[in-house]
Amino acid sequence: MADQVKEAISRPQRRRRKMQSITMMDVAEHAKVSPSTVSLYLRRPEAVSASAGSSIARAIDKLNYVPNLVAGGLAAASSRAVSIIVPSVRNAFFAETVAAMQTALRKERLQVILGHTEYDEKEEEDLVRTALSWAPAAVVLTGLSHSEATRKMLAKATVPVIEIWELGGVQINTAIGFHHDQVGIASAKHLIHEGRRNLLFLGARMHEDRRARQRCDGFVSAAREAGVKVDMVQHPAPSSAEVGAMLLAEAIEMHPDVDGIACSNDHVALGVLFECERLGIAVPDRLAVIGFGDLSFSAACNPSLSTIRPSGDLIGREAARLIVDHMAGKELERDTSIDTRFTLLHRRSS
Amino acid sequence: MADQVKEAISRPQRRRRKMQSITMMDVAEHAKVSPSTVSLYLRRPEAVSASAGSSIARAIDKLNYVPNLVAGGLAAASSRAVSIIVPSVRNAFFAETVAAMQTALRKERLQVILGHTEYDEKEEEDLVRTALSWAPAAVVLTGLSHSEATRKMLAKATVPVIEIWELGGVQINTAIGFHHDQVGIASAKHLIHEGRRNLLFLGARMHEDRRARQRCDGFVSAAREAGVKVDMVQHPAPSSAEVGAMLLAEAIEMHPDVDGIACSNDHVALGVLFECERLGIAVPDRLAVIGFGDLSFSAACNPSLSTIRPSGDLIGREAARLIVDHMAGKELERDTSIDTRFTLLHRRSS
DNA sequence: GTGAAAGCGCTAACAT
DNA sequence: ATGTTAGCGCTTTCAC
Repeated sequence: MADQVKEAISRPQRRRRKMQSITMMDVAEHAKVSPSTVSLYLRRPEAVSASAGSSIARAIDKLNYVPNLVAGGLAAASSRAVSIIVPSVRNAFFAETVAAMQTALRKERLQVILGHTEYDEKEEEDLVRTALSWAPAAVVLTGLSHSEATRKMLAKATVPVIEIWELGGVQINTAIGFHHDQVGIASAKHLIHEGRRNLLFLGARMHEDRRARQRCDGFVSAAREAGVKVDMVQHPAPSSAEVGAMLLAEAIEMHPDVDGIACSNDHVALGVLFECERLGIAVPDRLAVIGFGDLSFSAACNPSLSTIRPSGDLIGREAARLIVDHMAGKELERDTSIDTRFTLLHRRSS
Repeated sequence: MADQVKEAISRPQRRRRKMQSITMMDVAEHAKVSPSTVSLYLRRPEAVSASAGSSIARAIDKLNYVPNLVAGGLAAASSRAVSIIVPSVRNAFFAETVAAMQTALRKERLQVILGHTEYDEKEEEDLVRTALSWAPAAVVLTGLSHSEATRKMLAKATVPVIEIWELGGVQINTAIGFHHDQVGIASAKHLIHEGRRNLLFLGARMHEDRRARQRCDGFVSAAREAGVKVDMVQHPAPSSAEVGAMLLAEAIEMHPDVDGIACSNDHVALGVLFECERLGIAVPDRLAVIGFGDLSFSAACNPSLSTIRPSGDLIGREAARLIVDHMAGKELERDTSIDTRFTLLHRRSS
């Protein structure tokens, strides 16, 4: 009895608390169908009759209806957001992938939520935690090395996880990228093939950048295997042409007879080219140089920079494809990996 | 009567449809308080008694509770997401700002939702539409020029809007950035001060990049005002060292007597430096060069590149600050703008 | 300071 | 093909 009274009183009060926004109900009313039909139309237009469809379309247009994805996400227990976690978009490699992925996901009306680890596993862990609280359609991580806690969280959540930019380790489920040690091997083989017998790897920030380290390791072991002299010089600062210049100076001092250099990436290689010019070291005659990344300036350098081009955008597109497929119902096969390869660009510097 | 029966039947069926996840209710039960107290604790810990607070904290810890931000966003009609829309993170300038903003917002547990316009107003419009359907805490747009529809949507939504990387036009509300024409003016004055009397502006993609055009316009008008010869050469492709090299070749052909060049950015300037080297043009003796951006390689070039450094990270940090302040209740003053300035770096190339 | 209750706008069973 | 219904997990009045 008391309940009935309460209901009678409270029901008509149903005031909208926030700003008057147009909801699916308004569209339904306008189109003279039920809200669920509108919902269905929005998600699978082909499942609705042509007449209902067109009147819904008209109502949406007229009312300028914008669906509330937050509400949708809550109801469906999964939002149309994909969380992408990279070391930093300041890094051109990851910027490329993020951009490609955003463009591809956008077409499926999926949003990109971005996070930066700054090469910190603990930070990554926090980012994953927050990411999960958005009930994302997928989580994309960079690399294969994560904290135990991160793995646990991801395992407990039932969200698909894709790891990018690294292959060859223990993966959570799906990985898209390439083998960085193979990059190093390819560089070494290339230099050796060009007749170089005194090799050096110049690396920046290798204590944090695991993938740079893998390239270095591949390089060194391939050189050793070929019975060629090889060493490595590194600097803890992030990659930059300045670090490259410093490293070259140091390298020449320590190894005056070096005749082939591979760099952890093209930023470093660019610095090497500049410093060679300053020191009067002829490239490639006395010293061959190869980088990694094929950055915007690499082809235009003087001499043009030999380098290895990873396919950052392909990684992004493939990741997007997998996510879209998964949302369409296709299961991700367990433990698959997609090798996006890389290309060695033989230019003037080697 | 019938209703009562129905209720009696349906109530106990309350099955969880999706994966068993720990909710605020579980935490409440565990801590022996009501859900609303948990909610309050999460948002304003100081408003909850110490004893309740600590037992809630313990429960959260024990259960490993992760709040569902989607549900929170729906209930509060505003999510802890900030939509950032830039031309592309492939562009180092915007990558810098996005990274800085993400880092700053992260500390306040705000998420970044990223969108790329690729310099397309129509695309921006779509991105804003989708962005709004997330009920974001704020929307950040690049530049001051947007479609009418974009403006209308943004006006209707009550979300705070911040425009970045451009000052000096009609703004929606708050703008953070600097005056690009002043960059052009500063470059021209600098070259003139260095004794140059035959100036040229080399620009890439200026039909799409409004801000590059503003820099160009400022440059040209400042030179004219000073009574100095000036012209402009452009190429529709996106900025790159290759385009820079091409533009320089073209420039020298059309204006053999040019002695001072400003470039739409450092990518182009780098190409100019390389091409000068190839053509045997002495920099800065015969030709002074200044760029824009102070990119990673600019200081290490040979000769080091004079350039103008915008503060992309400051723009990001300021935007984040405003958003955080706004969420704390501080109103955004209407029509304010924050000038983050720029710095001219006089190096060896001029 | 704490709790009860009423939604936020949508999706997804299920029934028709 | 369409409608009915019951939540999704949280925030937010409003009483106490």
